[in-house]
Amino acid sequence: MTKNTQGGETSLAETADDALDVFKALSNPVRLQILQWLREPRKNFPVERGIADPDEVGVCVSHITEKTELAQSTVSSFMSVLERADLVIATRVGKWTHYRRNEERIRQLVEMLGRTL
Amino acid sequence: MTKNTQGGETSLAETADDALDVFKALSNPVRLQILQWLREPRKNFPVERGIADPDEVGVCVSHITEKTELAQSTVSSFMSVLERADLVIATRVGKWTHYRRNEERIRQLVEMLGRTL
DNA sequence: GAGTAAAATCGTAATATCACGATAAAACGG
DNA sequence: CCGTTTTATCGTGATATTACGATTTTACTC
Repeated sequence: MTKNTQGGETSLAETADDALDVFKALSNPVRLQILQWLREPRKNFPVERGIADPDEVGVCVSHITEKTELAQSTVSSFMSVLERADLVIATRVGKWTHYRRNEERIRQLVEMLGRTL
Repeated sequence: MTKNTQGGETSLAETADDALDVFKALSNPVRLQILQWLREPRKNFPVERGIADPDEVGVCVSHITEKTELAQSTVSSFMSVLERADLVIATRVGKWTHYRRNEERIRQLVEMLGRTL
C-alpha cells in the first residue's frame, strides 16, 4: 500500500505533483479502459472468480487479466500504477487482490482539475 | 492545423480517444507547467517579445523557451503536442507563433471528465 | 534577391514505458 | 510440509518519449 491505509479518510491538499502521477497513469489506453470497466464491476466482469462482492471489494487481477488479453504480470503492474495514483484501492481477500475505483479520490481530482487546469 | 480551422466553433462529441491524447499531453511536467503559465500570460511572461497583446493571442515560442530553459526545438514540439490535444491555440503573427490556452476546450474537457472518469 | 530572426522539422542518442516469460512470494487445502 | 492457485517482482527485448543540435521553412527588412 502507498499512502493511506485503505481506510476511509482522505488527505486534503492535492499537489500539482499528484496531478502529474494521475495523468501519467491515465495516459495508457488499457489503464484508462480498466478504470472504465471498474465503474460497473458486475456488468463488465459477469463471471464470479473471487469470493467477495465486486461492488464491495472490486475485481480480482486474474479477471481483469482475462478481459485485457495481456499477460498477468503486465496487468499486475498496471494496477499498481493506478494504485500509486490513488485512482483505485486494493483489497486482498485470500489469494485474490481485488481492485475497485477510489470514487472519492476521483471526485476530488475532477474538482481539483476544474480549479487548477 | 489539426482539426478545426482555428476558428471559433467547437465540435460536440468528446470521444475517449480525445481524452487519451489529453492525458498524454499532460503527462509531462514541463507541458503541464507551460499550460499553467499560460493562465496568466502577462504575469508569467512580463517581457514583451512579440508585438501582439498576450491576452489576445498568447505567448510566443521564444519566450516560453527562455522560461523553460529547454532547447527551442523541444519547446516547439511540446507546443504542437498541446495543440494536437486542443489544449492550446496557435496564432502566427509575423515571425512569431503565439500560443494561448483553449479555455473553452479545457472547460469542456473538465466537464467531460466529471461525467466519464 | 541577400541577410536576419523566429519557428518547425529532421536525425540522433539517452531515457522511460510497455509487455513478456520466468521466478518468487502469499495464501490456501490436504 | 507439499502442491496448487493467485499475485507480485525481476530481467529483458521492443517501442515510445525526451531533448538536443543542425537544418529548413516562414516571414520580415533592406
